Amino acid sequence: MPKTTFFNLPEEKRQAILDAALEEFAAYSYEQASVNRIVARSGIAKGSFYQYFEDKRDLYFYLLQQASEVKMFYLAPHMAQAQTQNFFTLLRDLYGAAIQFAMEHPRYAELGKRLMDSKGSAIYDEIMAAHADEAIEFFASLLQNAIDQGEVRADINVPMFAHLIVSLNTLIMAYYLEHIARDYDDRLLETLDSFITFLRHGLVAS
Amino acid sequence: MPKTTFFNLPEEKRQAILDAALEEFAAYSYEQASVNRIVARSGIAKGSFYQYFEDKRDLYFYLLQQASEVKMFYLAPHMAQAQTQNFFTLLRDLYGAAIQFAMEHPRYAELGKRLMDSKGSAIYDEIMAAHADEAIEFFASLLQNAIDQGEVRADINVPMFAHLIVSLNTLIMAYYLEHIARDYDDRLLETLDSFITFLRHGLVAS
DNA sequence: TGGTCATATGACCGCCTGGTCATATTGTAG
DNA sequence: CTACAATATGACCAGGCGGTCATATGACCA
Repeated sequence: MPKTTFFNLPEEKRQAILDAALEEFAAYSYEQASVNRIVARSGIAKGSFYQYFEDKRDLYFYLLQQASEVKMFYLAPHMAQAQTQNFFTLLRDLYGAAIQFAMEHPRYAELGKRLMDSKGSAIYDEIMAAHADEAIEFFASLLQNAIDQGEVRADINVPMFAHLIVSLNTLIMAYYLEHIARDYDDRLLETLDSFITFLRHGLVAS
Repeated sequence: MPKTTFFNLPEEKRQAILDAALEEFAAYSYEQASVNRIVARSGIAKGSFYQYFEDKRDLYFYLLQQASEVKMFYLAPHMAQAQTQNFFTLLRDLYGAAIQFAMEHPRYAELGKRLMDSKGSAIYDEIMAAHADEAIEFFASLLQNAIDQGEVRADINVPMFAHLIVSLNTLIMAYYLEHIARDYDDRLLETLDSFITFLRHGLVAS
């Protein structure tokens, strides 16, 4: 956690530092991100940085936590419907909310993507050890529920497909944002529907 | 390309260097891999390294090229069947061959994975600019072919699903190797079949 | 033996890293 | 105006990086 000195800072300065840091961690992995560049871009002295944060890690984790809070703000309303909604409809809404989040907070989204691309690094392992893949657990229970409701085939490997569904989220998000539209666009619903149709019925010609 | 001096080296020494380098680039991204560690591990002097290779990049590209040649050795027999095989069967064979490759050449597989996780880095962009996503082109034409044959629904976004099929390859590979079996195991065929069934018919209960 | 050429070596270079710390500046309360 | 605490600063540190180069070693031929 940042030191109290950081939270005593005038709003404007604090935001400037967070913006500079977010830009850095969105552009570089944790290891390659540079404290020197962050302080240069935010116009503070190197020494000041260490008056505000324990170390580079401290700032990084703070940003990650902020990003996850903002993302949860988008996801929570749909997650609350988990018991009542049809599985595939819920999935479409969750994927849609995640893309919405990424469009409205591109830096936070890049931060998360950068972390997901750091598999095998010490920092990734540490974070995953702490959070124990909560997302996968969530989707696994969702899947199990859908099987019990008769919405989903019972012969699937639940953990594997839970894993898949999580990864597909970031895949479809990245594809949509890079190849279809960067801002809000009515092709979003269309793309999501076509994707969910695939998850439902596969690719085979009927 | 490595310099001729490198190829004049006694087989044993050359392999020792390649092994050390492969281990390094399998464990660290290109940027974080260390020439110092490579020379230390292979027992040669720093100066010698630069008698053998132009620079770190030179060695890295050489390893990547070797890895891709070995991988093509596994894939080529199946790719040759592209015109005659059923789309889904072909896909299963290709995914299977890729997993076989990863099991028999884990270091090469890690090297490739590490590269795929470097999206956004200069080296990744450079490699992708040079190879223009050949894999995606291949699967796109495969998909189009399958549509023409009536094997696959005609209403899909071909580039998007080509993209998806490529990414799913690395996904299913990583999942199988990390969560199911690290060596050859009869669960491979079972896992592949269940996965291909999903690609065909989706998750919905019939 | 002496000469020539390929190869091997590690000290060294400039640069960047995350992090520290003595000092200077500022704000505030008495 | 003083005194004290909070904050701001950048020179500095040790260590790692990729890469260079003068020199040493070794192999081969005359």
